[in-house]
Amino acid sequence: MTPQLDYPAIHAIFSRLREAEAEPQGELDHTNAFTLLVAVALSAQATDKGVNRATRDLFPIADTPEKMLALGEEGLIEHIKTIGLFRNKAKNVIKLCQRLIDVYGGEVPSSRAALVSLPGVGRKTANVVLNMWFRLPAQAVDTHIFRLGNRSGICPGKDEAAVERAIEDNIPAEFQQHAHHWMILHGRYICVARKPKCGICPIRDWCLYEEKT
DNA sequence: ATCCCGAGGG
DNA sequence: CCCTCTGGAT
Repeated sequence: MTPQLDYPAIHAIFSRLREAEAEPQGELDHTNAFTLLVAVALSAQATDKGVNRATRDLFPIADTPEKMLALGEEGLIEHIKTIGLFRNKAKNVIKLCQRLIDVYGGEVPSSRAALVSLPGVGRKTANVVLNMWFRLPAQAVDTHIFRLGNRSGICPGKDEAAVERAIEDNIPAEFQQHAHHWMILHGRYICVARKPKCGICPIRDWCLYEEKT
């Protein structure tokens, strides 16, 4: 497995990423905690662009659990059927809304345990909401961060849990809050899955990935 | 380990 | 055609 990069390399990498984008934002459209939670749940194995296209017409008429329930599973499917895994997602979102109302007073809970108890919400989705909305030090490991972390040596690990630990243990405190989006954006646009764009990569000097050409 | 599952890119 | 996309439940 790729070795863990040392402190100077990690510091240099995130300094460079911060230089390019001081305040990295998520790219999932949302208007409140509820629509953020739903958008993240819908984004599983789907592009944010595809999720935004579907939620553009959905969220204006269903930005609360009550309104989403009124839409119903079939009504929801009409909005999200262009997104992969839409049947499971529709079923989960409806059940999630009912549980938010029954157990959490219609509000999105701010603890990981409560979030993970919601249908269709796993550790990754919970960590995104904790990080983006509640500004807590939670590190979500998605496909991009897993790939980038292991290729580069920023946060290598055999599974998501190991990568999450590598982030917490090796990324300096000053970068922890924004590390998630810096790595997402870099993985999405530069260190892409198929053919990483090493030629224009701003952190190439410290990366351990050997381009096989 | 397997299933879910459409859109977009190469 | 094949692979990938901010995964989760069984």
